Amino acid sequence: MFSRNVLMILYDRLFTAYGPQHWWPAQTPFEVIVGAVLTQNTSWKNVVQAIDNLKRAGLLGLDAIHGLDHDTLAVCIRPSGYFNVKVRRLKNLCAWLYQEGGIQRLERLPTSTLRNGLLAVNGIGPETADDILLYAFNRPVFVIDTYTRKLLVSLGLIEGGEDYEALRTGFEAGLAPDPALYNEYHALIVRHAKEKCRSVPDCRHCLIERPIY
DNA sequence: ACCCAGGGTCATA
DNA sequence: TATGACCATGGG
Repeated sequence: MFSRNVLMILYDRLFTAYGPQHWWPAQTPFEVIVGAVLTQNTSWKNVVQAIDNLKRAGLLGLDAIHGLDHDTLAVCIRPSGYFNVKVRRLKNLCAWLYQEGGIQRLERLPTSTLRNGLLAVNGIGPETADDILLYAFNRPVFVIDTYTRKLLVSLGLIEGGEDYEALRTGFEAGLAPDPALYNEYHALIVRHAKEKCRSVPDCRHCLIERPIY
């Protein structure tokens, strides 16, 4: 799908422009998992508030959330939006984690098994699952989001209609299966998306989006 | 007042 | 399979 060096050329442009992004901003794998759900179609700013509420209430843990009533959890995560939906999704996910024996136990499973398990949880789609696999479980899974699509379209590397799996496997086929690389790459794409184009010489945005060939 | 944000599900055709 | 409605807060 992508010719051999294009993906590394793009990565080098991004890294040169922006440097390391230090993702995922969380202290524990469980915090990554909660953040991955809360940030669905929601700015990270809002998620920070919600996570902070959970921390200050002493509720940022698997057992705590698993046993919590809907309304108490909803009050905590309200700043992240869609709170009724996200309460259900968080509890679905925690119920699954609990049933599987916790994060430590899941660490032993092969990546494809883990991914199928996550996708079977109602409320966990491909992007959220892959966020969790990469940033909580450190698996070599490339995360695709709308920013990734838009960047590839603007570079003329894809048409835009490709489905999620096609793009993910495209990246994974063109890059070494290196979690640290995927971690930084996706973070850089998000970082780049937030960059305003100034349309002047040396604009970082324009330097990155100039044609590769 | 309008648009978007580190998506996903469900009902309908 | 492919659209559209829906979820909801906070910042530009």
